[in-house]
Amino acid sequence: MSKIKITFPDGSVKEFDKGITPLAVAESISPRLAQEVLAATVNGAVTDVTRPIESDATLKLHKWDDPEAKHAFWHSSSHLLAAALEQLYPGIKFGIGPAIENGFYYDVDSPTPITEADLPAIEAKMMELARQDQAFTRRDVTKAEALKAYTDKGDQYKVELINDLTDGTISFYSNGGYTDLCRGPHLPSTAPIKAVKLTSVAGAYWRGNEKNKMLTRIYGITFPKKSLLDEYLVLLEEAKKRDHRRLGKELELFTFSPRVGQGLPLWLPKGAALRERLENFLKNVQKQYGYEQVITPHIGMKDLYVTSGHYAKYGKDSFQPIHTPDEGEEFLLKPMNCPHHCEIYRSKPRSYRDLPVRLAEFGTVYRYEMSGELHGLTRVRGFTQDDAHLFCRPDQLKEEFIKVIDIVLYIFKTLDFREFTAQVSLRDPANTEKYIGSDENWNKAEAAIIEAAAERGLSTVVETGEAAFYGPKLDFMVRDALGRKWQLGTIQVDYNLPERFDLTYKGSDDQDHRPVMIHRAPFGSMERFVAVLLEHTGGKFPLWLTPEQVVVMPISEKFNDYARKVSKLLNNCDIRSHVDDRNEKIGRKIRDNELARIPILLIVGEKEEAEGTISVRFQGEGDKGSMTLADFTKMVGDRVADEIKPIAGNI
RNA sequence: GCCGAUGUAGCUCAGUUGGCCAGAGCAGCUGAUUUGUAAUCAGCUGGUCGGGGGUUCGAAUCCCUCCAUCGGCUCCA
Repeated sequence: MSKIKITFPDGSVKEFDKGITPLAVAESISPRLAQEVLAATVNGAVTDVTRPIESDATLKLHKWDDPEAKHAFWHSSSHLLAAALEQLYPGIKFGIGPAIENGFYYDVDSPTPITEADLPAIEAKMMELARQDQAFTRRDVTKAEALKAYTDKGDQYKVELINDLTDGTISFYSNGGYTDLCRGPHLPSTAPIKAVKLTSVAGAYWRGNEKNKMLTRIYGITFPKKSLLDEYLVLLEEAKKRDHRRLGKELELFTFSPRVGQGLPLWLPKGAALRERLENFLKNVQKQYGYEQVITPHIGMKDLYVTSGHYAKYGKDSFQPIHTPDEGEEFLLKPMNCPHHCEIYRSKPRSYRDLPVRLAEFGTVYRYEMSGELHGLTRVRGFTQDDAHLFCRPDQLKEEFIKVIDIVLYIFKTLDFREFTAQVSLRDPANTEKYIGSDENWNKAEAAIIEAAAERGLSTVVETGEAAFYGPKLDFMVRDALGRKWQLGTIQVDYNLPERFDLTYKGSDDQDHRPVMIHRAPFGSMERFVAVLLEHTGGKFPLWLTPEQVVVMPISEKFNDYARKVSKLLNNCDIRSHVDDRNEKIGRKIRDNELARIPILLIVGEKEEAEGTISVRFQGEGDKGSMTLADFTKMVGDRVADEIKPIAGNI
């Protein structure tokens, strides 16, 4: 038998018989490894551990902790789910069933409805099948064969999928009696699947198109050990405790009222205080970067948005025109601030010396989002953008864009957002009719974004087809407690609005020129940003930002006067404090204020009053002993200064 | 908007197959206590059981409808 050379990640090379499987290679290293190996990468491609290797190759074996292994594991689990469903729901048809970031799903068209109540029975069936140690076997067939198999079965979804595949070899995988069209790779058998949790059922349009039939999507996750599932479920519970909707209620930051309307948040005093501080922080940064604040009304003539092009694209997603009783004019609730800012730019002639003009506004806008889309503070119908529009000369575009990136990065750094994705959103070249503007301008704008991001060393992911209809953008995405992605900061280049509003500046050549526009919102919206900040911090905001910094807690009513005096002195030094003068024991006050996430608790009693001091406790850190008010205010000042570092470098 | 689920006091939840005036803990109020580093004790108040309609001798419980919320899909200027 001929031999082949296999190279391992550590650089070592070993000789094996031709046709050996990765699993057998693992077996030759150790039987224990063979049990743990779930997938393999051969010459850079992930494959089944049971596929023979026919020539010299590099080989990497994947255990559970590798994403490749999890993918194979969950992908196999979706087949296991399908196998269970086929037995429990005869006549069921299958769409697609991929592995996802945490688990897998399968889209099915069931003759009888499947609801959450049915999930335990399906889980039980999956475990029953898993224990049978069914091997996943691969069979390569021709397209014609594949089509016939599913046409005979009457499964129009798989037929449609196969029709879209390029000709050539198509693979089927079988486990037990269930066979599925699949590219693989899979586990050697169902045996490693030791724990199953089907997490939810949901509707999902076939092929993601809302004109298509809605299939039933069953989500699940599986593990090679029961304890891993338990850990995962605990993690989910913990994440739910950080949900901004829950924390917002607990900490009295915001609320909703069906009488006001869904998706229209009401900011409570503490939430408003928090938001105001965020706004002032950003205003201060923007001032240093040469922005000017403007204020514009909440409505505008419908024609304004027809001119901007927004009405044609988003008219139906706006709150419908407000009609005046007598004049017959139509107004729209402002869905974006750009047209108003363009009119401010137009309010006087501009010279090339004036540019860039940077107009900023915390602009409240209203969009008629579909009811099923609304989600806490992250997706609402009325929200405030930390908006600004920069009008610059073409030669200033890149520099201005870079400065905006700097602002976003400074803000993220100050608020300790370390994990974010910078996404370059470009237009879909195959679908140019979805966008307005010339190819030349699009190319220039896209190049400017990519260069600017590169210049600041941002590692970016590029998404084609994600651009706004008027221009490409750089989006900063972060995740919420449950791992869902949300767009926060956004920077967009726009050549179109300046044309539509006929914006000009006088150049040094005494000719009129067209400025380029940058739309940008580092927070994205105040609502979404506060939501994500809540989930990141678990409600424990940095000292500078938190609505209540200090609670002064007298030991008994006898010391209420001293406590009030302390609180007043602190407030005079711009430290936000109040007195907890409830008739409760000190232990109770500590507990309640810790749970309310007050960062600093001060305790005052006989000793403190006599000495003119205070006893200090930091949130989660316990007793820090006593100190004078002067020392305390200095310490708070130092802590805040440490949280908000000045902007580095030249602006 | 679509698929599915949920909705009982300010909050978290009990309320068996429809059947006594709908319950508890926390919060709130009143009183007692005057407290030293994560829950002092007692009493009291509080609910058109999401809204409306229907079935029934009788509905928190069954049906219809509307509203809101949750998980997804789709969408996101």
